[in-house]
Amino acid sequence: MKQHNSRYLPQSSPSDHPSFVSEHRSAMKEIARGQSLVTQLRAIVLPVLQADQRCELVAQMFQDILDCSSKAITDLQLQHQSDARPDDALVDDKKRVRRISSDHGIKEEGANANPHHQHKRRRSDDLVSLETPVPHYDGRQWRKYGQKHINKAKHPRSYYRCAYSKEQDCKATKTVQQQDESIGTDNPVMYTVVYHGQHTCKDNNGVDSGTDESETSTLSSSDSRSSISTTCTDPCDHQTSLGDNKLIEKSADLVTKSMYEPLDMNPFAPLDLDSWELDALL
DNA sequence: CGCATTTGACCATA
DNA sequence: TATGGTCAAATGCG
Repeated sequence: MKQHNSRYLPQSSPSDHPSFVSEHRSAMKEIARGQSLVTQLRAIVLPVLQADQRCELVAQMFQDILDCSSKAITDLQLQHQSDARPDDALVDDKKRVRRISSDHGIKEEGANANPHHQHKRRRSDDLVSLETPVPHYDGRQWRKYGQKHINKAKHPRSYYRCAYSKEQDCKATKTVQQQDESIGTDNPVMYTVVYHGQHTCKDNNGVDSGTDESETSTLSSSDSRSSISTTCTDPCDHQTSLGDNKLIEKSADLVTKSMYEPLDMNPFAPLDLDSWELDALL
């Protein structure tokens, strides 16, 4: 789980070969690129298939493909990690201790725990990043829990966690950030989406990919309405004034909502997202 | 009124 | 110390 950056590579390790490391990196990069392409392809194909009874199957297959590549990346990372870090404890001892103790801090029933939980910076393990014009069309339901302006980035980064994080203790999170370029009006706005952790939940749209831990159960009927709205607040551009921002986000909300509902809520519902999708992708 | 989102503050990490 | 990730009160919407 814990993984370390290449800076922790031991000086004399055989894996220290620059070519070895860069091959690893480029392999992961290629897989991530494949994921991005599959995601985009899914955004095109699923809407077209919405009336087809195989839609669900196709969605499942897309998800399986994405899961495969996620697993491949994880394996590569683990391999890289074990190569690069024969003795973790020697390298990162103090930080490790602190990290572990703080990990206990949150889990332990808050008896005397600090009222403020730890906010640790995420490590680079167990993450998958991809670039896509459709950052939210991933078949999952997310809930936004934060937004932050990132240093040297034009656009804020939005933080999402699985909509079932509470009910099912799903640890999956993702961040979405619009890429800087935004040059012309004709080329699609691209987003960098970074997924952290694996879904352990079962979402209720039938397209589950999570490593089901058999602890699913009891979907609280409290969200029978459209509450777990998908994460559509793309912070479009300039956050000049608050009012402006909200207007923009609301309009984005409309667009994206009509776009996600078919997959998230009802795969077979009529939809009108083709134009938007194609606009975004072409 | 209940819910999701927004947003500033807090805190861990590099 | 700067930066990034998370929390939780405030806000607004349905």
